[in-house]
Amino acid sequence: MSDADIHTTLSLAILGLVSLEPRSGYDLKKIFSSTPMGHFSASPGAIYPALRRLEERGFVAGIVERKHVLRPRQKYKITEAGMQSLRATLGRPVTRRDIVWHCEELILRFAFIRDVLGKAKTIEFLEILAARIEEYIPSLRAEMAAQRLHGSATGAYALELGIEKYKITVAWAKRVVRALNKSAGGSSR
Amino acid sequence: MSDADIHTTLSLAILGLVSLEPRSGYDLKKIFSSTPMGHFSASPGAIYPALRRLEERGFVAGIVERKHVLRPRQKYKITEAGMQSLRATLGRPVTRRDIVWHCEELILRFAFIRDVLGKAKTIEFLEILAARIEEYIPSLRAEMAAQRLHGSATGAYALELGIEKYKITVAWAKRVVRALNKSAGGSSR
DNA sequence: AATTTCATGTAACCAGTTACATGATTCA
DNA sequence: TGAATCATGTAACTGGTTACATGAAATT
Repeated sequence: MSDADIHTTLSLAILGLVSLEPRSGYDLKKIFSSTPMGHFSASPGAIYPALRRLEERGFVAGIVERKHVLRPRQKYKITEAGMQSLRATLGRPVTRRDIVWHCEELILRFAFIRDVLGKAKTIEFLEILAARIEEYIPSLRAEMAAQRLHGSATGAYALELGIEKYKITVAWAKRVVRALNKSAGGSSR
Repeated sequence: MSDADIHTTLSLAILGLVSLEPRSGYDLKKIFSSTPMGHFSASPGAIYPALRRLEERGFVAGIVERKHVLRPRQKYKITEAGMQSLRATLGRPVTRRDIVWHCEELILRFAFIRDVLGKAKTIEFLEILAARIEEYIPSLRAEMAAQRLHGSATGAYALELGIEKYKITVAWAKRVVRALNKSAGGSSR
């Protein structure tokens, strides 16, 4: 249950990708370096240690190819414990804190939620996301109206862009909900 | 000149805020904890060390209030070297790399650019920003068309949101350019 | 055989997080 | 005078960055 917040953005991305199909460190590297999946570093110094940590926690397991060789290649697959942790993380309620400070991570969660938790949970996620943003927007408008811009001449414009991004996110979420409702099939698991 | 890329997002935010008016660590903490200025941590463990580093580099200088006391309070003001570094950072050309991976930082740069570099440079910044994004969007569409979504069922939707956010950023940039052109005044320095 | 690309790793460094500690000030 | 709040700090930990090193496979 507190499995939910033990992942960094990178480890969540790795776990999600590995849950879809087994991948090697290099596979992940390629995905991260070829846009636009994540704003992650494709540096081996991040990916391999992260894989190692996931393995130590029992969330992924390496399938060694070509044994008895100095440097074996591995594809990692997700374990049942890893799936549990992923489900817990993706299913965590969307909070205001997420909306304000972890918007990127919310989209990352969305990218995997359908495959891991199924259609109904995906729709629920998007509906709550939209609702939370709609609750939050008025406080941003108030901020702008109050001119609490800390002395920046163009702060209001920056804030305006932020608000607009939230607004299109709401519209997008509602549109995706409609599309999912029309589409066939429940959980893909 | 390689003053330009020595700042983390946090140190850039601090330097920018301090350039507008002298502030204490606690002032910054309040700004970061009261949304929406940045997705920064308001933790003292980040702010005070960052201020210390900026001071060591000679970019800010502390004005000690109430001397001869065990724990003096300080407001930091920006130095000439700090202004130079800020100008270099804000004036750095907008690259594709910035567009793809450091969008948040671009908005942060925008928030301070008018006050530091003046109206003409602000307009230039926004025009280049818009142009770079417009160059980039087609490759995202291609990515979507090519279905290189790494096996995620809803990856295309996530990508779609990304594209829409870029599109409204372009529209916003163009609108702000028009507004700035109408408004009076050049550099505010 | 040599070069390029695929593929995995490590070590030093650095900045942010969390949690804790403590000094000043204000106000009931 | 005691409590709350303002304000500054530190120490241990963690994870990402950069730069480097090297092993295997494919290509020429």
